[in-house]
Amino acid sequence: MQYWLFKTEPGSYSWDDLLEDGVAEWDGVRNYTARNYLRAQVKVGDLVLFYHSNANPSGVIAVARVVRDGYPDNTAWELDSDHPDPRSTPDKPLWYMVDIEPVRALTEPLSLQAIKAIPDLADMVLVKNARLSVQPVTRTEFEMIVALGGIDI
DNA sequence: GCCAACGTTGGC
DNA sequence: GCCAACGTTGGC
Repeated sequence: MQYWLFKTEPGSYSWDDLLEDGVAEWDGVRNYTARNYLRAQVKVGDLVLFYHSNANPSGVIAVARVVRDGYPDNTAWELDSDHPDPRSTPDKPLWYMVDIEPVRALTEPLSLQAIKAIPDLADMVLVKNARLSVQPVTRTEFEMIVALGGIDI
């Protein structure tokens, strides 16, 4: 069992959207580091901190669960999609995605500001590399954030 | 909207 | 392979 943090701008795909959809294809990731995680390391059953970026405030707002291992992101070769990349083809896919489902919202969303104020969370990738949109989280970090968020998983 | 930090591209 | 120029992300 591994733990991750996925970022999304609520204006493009929010936690409410995931609740409505039930399952989401986490498509559109166009960064090689994030792609490598999605392709090989993010696995069914892993738990995901659901993070809203470019929000008021930005922060972790919920927990989701991976329900499908990495597979090619078909939106890359659909040229009318939101994230086309003609370098990626069905024969040689360049980008990957996983599927996730909602688990539970935090009763107390944990803002980035709050996270940065907690010394034990200072080593989070979120704090050290603000831009990575799929990132590993340690079990300790995950459990701390979930507890601060007021829920039991 | 600004801008710092990070990623990517492409000339050499 | 280096690195300058450009593009993107995301906090504020």
